[in-house]
Amino acid sequence: MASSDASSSEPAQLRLDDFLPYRLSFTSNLVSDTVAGTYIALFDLRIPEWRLIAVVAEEEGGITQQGIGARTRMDKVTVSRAAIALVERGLMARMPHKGDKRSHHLVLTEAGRELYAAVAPKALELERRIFARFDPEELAAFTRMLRRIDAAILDGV
Amino acid sequence: MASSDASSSEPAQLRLDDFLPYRLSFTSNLVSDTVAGTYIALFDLRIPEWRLIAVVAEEEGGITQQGIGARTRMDKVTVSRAAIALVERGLMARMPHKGDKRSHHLVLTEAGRELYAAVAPKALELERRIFARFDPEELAAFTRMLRRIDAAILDGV
DNA sequence: GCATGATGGTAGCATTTGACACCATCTCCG
DNA sequence: CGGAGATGGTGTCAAATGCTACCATCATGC
Repeated sequence: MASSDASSSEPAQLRLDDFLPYRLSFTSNLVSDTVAGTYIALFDLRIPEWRLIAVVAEEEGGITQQGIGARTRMDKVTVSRAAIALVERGLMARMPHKGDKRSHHLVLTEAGRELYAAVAPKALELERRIFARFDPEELAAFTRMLRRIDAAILDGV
Repeated sequence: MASSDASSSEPAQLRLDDFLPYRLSFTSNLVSDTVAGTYIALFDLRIPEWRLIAVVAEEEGGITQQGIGARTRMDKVTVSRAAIALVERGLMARMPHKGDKRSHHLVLTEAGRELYAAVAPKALELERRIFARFDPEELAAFTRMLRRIDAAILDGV
């Protein structure tokens, strides 16, 4: 029962190295550091800012800060700060939100679109470089798994 | 060439939602938040402290702070702070490192071992709860993939 | 229309995290 | 031996992140 049988399917003993929350955080940090060190720094964007740019670029009709928060699960404060910074830099603009004066539609300015056009390919290229050694099948399965884990947690564990 | 052919194997267009560094960070944060909210808080441990406890518990002969940093890739400052906190709480002790007076072997005190014995099962149980809906095969593949990504990056991308 | 509570967004504060400089000790080499 | 540089660890400061309180506007009920 309390044997150290190595063939049992579940580890009865905690080993940090095999502890999934730890592994996940470990790898995520490794990847994030790699990403943060490259194109982000190059364009003087912090991660939240980069995410805003990407999300706003994808949403043709404009999107509110709350919408961004919902999509990315970033704190609304984080979103707010990133939005302010981007507007100040002239990369993003706030269009009046008809019907609600508290809110705005965020859209990229011309400069913002240019930046996005410059950064996006670099992001993709970096992604390809990091994951070059894996085949598409594996990566697809991996991504699917990530999404399922999200779902599991959001369902309420 | 620059067509928008949807059947190509690689996405030529960036979509944040499919961008792996983003997905990874997203899921990792979700899991971390879940973890941080439970047994960690219960025992008044922060994540780095919890990791130190686990690592030291696993290394029977004691381990130095630098060793911990190497294993977990935590910053040496983070390790230092966690170590100080744990020693102050009487959970960990520093044994002289024969041959190098700058360093110490970290070992758990009796209280530390007791805490570990109390926390570890809860950690495993939480892990099981989060990942209950997946079968062992999938999880093993997933973990393997995480390790291979680590290797890819540490190899120098 | 006008209190009352909810919501989008911001400001200020506390906490966490890492970068950098520093001290003590160790190692190496003349 | 005894400098010169490397390494283990800590103190200090700046940047990042999140919480709470708050302001403006909205929606609802009287």
